[in-house]
Amino acid sequence: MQQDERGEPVTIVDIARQAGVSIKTVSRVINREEGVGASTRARVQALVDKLGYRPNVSARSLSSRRSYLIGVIFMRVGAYHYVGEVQVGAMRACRRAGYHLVVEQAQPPEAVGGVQGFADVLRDARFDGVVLTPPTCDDREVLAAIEAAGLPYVRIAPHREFERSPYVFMDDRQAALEQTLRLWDMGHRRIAFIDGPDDHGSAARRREGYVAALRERGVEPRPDWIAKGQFLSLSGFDAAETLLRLPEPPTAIFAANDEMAVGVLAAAVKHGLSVPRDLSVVGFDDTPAAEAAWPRLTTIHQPTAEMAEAAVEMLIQGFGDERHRARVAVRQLDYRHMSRDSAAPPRDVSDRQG
Amino acid sequence: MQQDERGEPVTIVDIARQAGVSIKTVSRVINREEGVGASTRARVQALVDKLGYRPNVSARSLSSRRSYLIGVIFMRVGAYHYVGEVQVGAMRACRRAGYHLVVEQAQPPEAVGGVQGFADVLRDARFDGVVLTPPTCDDREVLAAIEAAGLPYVRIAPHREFERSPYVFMDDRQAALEQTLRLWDMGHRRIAFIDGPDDHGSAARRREGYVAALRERGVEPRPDWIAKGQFLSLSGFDAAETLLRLPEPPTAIFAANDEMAVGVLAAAVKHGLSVPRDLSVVGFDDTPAAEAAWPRLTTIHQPTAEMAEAAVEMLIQGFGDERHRARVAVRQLDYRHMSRDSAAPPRDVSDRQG
DNA sequence: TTTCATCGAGACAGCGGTGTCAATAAAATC
DNA sequence: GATTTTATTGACACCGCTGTCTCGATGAAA
Repeated sequence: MQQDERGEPVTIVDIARQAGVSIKTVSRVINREEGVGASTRARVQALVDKLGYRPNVSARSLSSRRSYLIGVIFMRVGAYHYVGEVQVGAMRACRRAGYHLVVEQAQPPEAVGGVQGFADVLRDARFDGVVLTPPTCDDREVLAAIEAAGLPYVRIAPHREFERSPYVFMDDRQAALEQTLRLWDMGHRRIAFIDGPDDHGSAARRREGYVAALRERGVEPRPDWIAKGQFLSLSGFDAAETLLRLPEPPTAIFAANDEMAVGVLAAAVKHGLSVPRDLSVVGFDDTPAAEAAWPRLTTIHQPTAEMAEAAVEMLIQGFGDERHRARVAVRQLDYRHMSRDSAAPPRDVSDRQG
Repeated sequence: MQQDERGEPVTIVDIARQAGVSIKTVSRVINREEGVGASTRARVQALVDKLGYRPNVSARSLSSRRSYLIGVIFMRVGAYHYVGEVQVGAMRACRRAGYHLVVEQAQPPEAVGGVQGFADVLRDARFDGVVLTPPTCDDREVLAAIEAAGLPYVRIAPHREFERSPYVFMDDRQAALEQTLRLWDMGHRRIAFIDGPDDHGSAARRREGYVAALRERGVEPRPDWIAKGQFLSLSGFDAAETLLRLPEPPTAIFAANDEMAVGVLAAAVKHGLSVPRDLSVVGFDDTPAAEAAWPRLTTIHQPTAEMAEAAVEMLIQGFGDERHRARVAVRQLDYRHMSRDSAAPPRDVSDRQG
């Protein structure tokens, strides 16, 4: 299909010759440019379809200076689920527009080049744009390298310098606020929070939501009910241990991500607590771990793939480009509360009710 | 650095002019071809370094017909950790050789084109080669599409048709055999196995290892001690439930992957069994979940990143290409037993010992 | 009827490299 | 010293497409 009788791939010249037009006209047709008569266009298009012609990307990028490549940059690939979702979404948008998705790691530990090596990679690859995810999207060196390379970029859920580039986000604070309120309204009064690492802006915003919710109910959040975590299961376990050993232990624990919530579940097991009867646990993100945990985790669904998809769309539509930066483009997506099995009214309340 | 005084990127012409040589000579130097005098080479190289010249990938691929792009193909991105590790390894090899890694999804559900659409994508992208992981690497349609596009490819842990392409693998069967033997030698005599899905060859090979180990100890494996699983946590949970309800329940459960092993852990909790005191649980793969589980999972480390790295290396070195296919290239990597906290001698034995 | 836009389409020069082959100089051989 | 090799280097034609500019034809306006 994609080859002529001599086994050579079909080129624009073949189409032009067979259609009896110039290559420029073929170029106009395949790029949906105007200035071609309807009948000519139809004839060329038919030939394109028949011969299965696909323009050569290298040739096209050489002359048009576009690579049809979008990059996703990661620092450490630790949060596999997140990274995977980002890629799925980004790929979706790429494919729709005939782009391809290249994954790149900023400063892999073994790279001698460090940031310089990364800058080289950026220039080599000739991306039409890159999408950045937390925490990379707030890394000064990475941003500097990307800007030095003159690459348009869109960030996902950035944490600061919001005017620096277009970005996509969801309202973590509001989501956390509502989640906390839900626990409160179930009857919980001793609600603890497990925080995330400092370089993740979303963790901070989720904590703000937690704090705001308590204040909204007229309670000042107690510092010893906010435990530090690292977004890792084990850190959730440790944090929960600390919380559960408190003289007045919480009846509900809100972990800033699902992974830590799973750790809390494990700690509950160790302490002989039944979830949600003795302890309510809620997470954030709605990763597969949430669905797979036992009991299934009540959490908040973060539209990760959709955010990445939106980011790539913005890139392809030309936001992310400097000429648009006067007023930075922003897109907000919605979260969803996932009520599953790990949260319920506290025992004393349910006893009273039962 | 990478731009001249007019803001234009440095090209091979700039280097040639300033070095007082022809562009071909510069080309030879940057490609490390022979046939350039030492002094000329040094002079050109110095200029390349000074001006920060990087060859234009598009131009280069247009004339050399190489894209410097390696593709990784996934069908469904479900096993995020696996996919992530593959990418990390593949990226490492790519970067060393100046290649870039493109991720592509075969037949995303929403694509109308289906396989045809995927074939188009393959031809568009002009990969120099692709690496395939399970279960995609055994998918007939995907393989056909890739071969139709004339792309070299290397498979990771393929399941059948071993002569069809070069591949990288580890000895799942032997690893599982040893793991089972370890349980046996701890004193376990009632060892159950949770199988994986049928389209995953590694699952079958792990089961074979389990069976072979028992036979090696003179025992015929009992069919009701081999439960079906789907490589998902929940399926491990369900399988464990079945196993634990058996009139003669196992004292050790060997799950064909970590995720299911975590499900087993959850089931143990539900049944009031303490791991490893009442039940030993071992997994396979050594994913982060294994380290994060409570208790930490005894498992087998699969060198996923290294396998991907090796696959890309083979691709870049020109294996995977048809002209090498007379005798297919193969590389085997080693596994590692990770003894952690979820396996111990069975209670009756330890009682006797204690 | 003449003058201009306007539209459709083609000619042609790049884009920045690589591959082929010829040319020249230096070294080796007889 | 003449001739053959061998090591360096360059000239130049592509690779397949896009961008710019030109040109002829057609229909409307003058």
